[in-house]
Amino acid sequence: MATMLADAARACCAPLAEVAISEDEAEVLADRLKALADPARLRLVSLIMASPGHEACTCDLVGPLGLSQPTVTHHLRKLSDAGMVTGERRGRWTYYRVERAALEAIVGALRT
Amino acid sequence: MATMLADAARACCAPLAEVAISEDEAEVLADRLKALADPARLRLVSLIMASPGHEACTCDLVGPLGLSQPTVTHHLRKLSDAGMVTGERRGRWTYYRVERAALEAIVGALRT
DNA sequence: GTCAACCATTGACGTACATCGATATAGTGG
DNA sequence: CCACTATATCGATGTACGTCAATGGTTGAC
Repeated sequence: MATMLADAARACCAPLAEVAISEDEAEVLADRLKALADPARLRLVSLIMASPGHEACTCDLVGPLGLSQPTVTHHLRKLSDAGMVTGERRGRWTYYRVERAALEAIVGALRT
Repeated sequence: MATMLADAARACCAPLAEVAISEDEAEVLADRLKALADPARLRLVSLIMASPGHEACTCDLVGPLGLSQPTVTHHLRKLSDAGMVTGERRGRWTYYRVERAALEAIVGALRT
């Protein structure tokens, strides 16, 4: 599990602008971008980061997003699979945090 | 006023980390990220930027990408619609360039 | 004018995805 | 043990997307 998080946070690719990236690098970077390339998931990431303590449970996100709870859980799982957020169960609630290192890895690859 | 519109076209959104972005902002940013969130299109952007003069025609890209010419044209059109590249017809060839400002706008929104 | 090269469009096909309602699982408090 | 809440999973459905073969349009050379 810790290795998965480390992988997600690690910079995947050489900066696009410097040299043509490989097929494998493009595959990895595209998967991460796909996780972010959805309005609901962008708002989730933004809502979580703007929440007190930079974390939020699913119940805090369903209302502001205006989507059903299963759909919100679905999107949180997509983000989690891509390493963009991490969820931690505390009692009845699952609190999610944004993996800033993963965001920075994307920024690093796109930076010109 | 024109300045505001130009700015809006380049930097679409407030940084995700600072405040929860609106539905509209998420929509715009997601569209741009979707344009990049594909291995073929990431490689296209990278190949174009790494080409001499930072530009390339379709014929230069079909081979390295390993996809059919219609598929490459399709991806270039997606990137063009999203404002990530611009194509200019010169004789028989269409030369594409990467809009670095558009890339930077994405980086600015994701930057933490 | 004819021909070849380059690029774009169309149609078709299979796959992936966003969304929801219904349902299942897990934890809390009585 | 039971009711209640929070979260996750499942099944279904409509839509969007990536890809190619075939075709059409435009340009430059002969």
